[in-house]
Amino acid sequence: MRDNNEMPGHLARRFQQIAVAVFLAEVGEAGFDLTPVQYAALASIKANPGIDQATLAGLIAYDRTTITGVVDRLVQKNLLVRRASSRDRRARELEITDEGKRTLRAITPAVEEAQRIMLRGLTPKEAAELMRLMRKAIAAGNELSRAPLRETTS
Amino acid sequence: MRDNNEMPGHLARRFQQIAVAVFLAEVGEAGFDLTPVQYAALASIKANPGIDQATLAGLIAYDRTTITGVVDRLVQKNLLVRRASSRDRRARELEITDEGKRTLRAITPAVEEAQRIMLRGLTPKEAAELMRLMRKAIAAGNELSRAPLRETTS
DNA sequence: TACTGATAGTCAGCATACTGAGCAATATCG
DNA sequence: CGATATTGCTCAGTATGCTGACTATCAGTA
Repeated sequence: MRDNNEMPGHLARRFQQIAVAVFLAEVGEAGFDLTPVQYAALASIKANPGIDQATLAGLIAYDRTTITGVVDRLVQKNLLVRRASSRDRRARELEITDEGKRTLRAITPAVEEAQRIMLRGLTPKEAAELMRLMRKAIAAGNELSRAPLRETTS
Repeated sequence: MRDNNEMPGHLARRFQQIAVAVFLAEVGEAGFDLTPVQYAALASIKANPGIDQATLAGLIAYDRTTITGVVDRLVQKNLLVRRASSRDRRARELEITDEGKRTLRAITPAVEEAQRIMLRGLTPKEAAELMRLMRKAIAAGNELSRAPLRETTS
C-alpha cells in the first residue's frame, strides 16, 4: 500500500478540508454564516444578474441537483430571489437582493484572508505554482466529474 | 471579485471533486462499491490491526463523528469487525476480515490507476511538484481543521 | 403539426463532513 | 480516595455532492 502522502486523492481531500475549515472560521469571525459554496453562488449571481440555475451550475462546476438546495438556503436568508423566467417556463431566474450585495461586500475581506491563510505554509512563488498546477490538472480532468465547468453564460 | 481560478479554495474543491469522481469510476469499473474514505479506512486498519476508532481518525484525518458511519458501512459489507476493547471499555477495536483483505488486494490496481488519471494533465515532474506543494500547505494548516492528522498509533 | 429528443428543475436516497451535545469510562491530581 | 478533567464513541441536525428518476417544457425534424 502506498503511503497516504503519496496519494494525490488523499492530499486533495485534506487540502480541501482545511480550505473549508479556514473559510468558515474567517467568515464566522466576521459575523456571517455563509458556506464556501453559498459564497461562490452569490458572487456568480451578482456578476450575472438573471442567470438561470443550470448556467450557474456550469459556471462554478456544481451538480445541478446541488444547486437546488444551495439556492433554497440563499433565498431563505433573503440574499437571493428566484423567479420564473418569462422566455423559458422551465427556467428560474436568479437575482441578488440588496441584502445579498451588502453581505458580499462585507464578507469579501474575510474571504480574501481565508485564501491567504490556507496557503500560509508556502512562499508566494510556491503558492502561485500550486494554483497553476491545480488549474492544469483540473482542466485535463474537467469532463470526468458529473459537474464539469461550462464557461459560457449564453 | 477575484476570478474563481484565482481562489485556491475553489481550485481545491474542484480538484477534489474530480479526484472522487475518477476514484469511483475506476473502482466501479473494477466491480467494487467502495468510496475513497472507505478505502482509506480499510487500508489503515489492515496496516494497524486492532486500532481503535479515534486513532484511526487521527491517522487519516477524519472527524471522529464521520468515522462512526464509515465503520458502520464497512461492517455492514463484512469487510470489518468492530468489537469492544478489553483494555479500555470505551474503545472499539477494528479488525479487517478475510473478505476485507481480498477486497483491498483486488481493488488496488484500480486505485492506483485512479491516482494516475487525476494527474493526467501534468508531466511527471509537475505531478510530483503538485504533491509536494499540497503536502507543504497541508502541514502548515493541519491544526486548522477539526480533524487534524495525528501520526501516532500509540 | 406530431413525434422525438434534449433541457430545466426537483425529489428521494445515500455518503461524506461538520457542530454541538451527551453518556460512559478512564486519567489525573489534590 | 475522590472530585475533576479528559477521552472514546454516538447521536441529532445541517450542508454539500452524488445517482437515478420524474415532470414540464422546449427545440428540431419528419
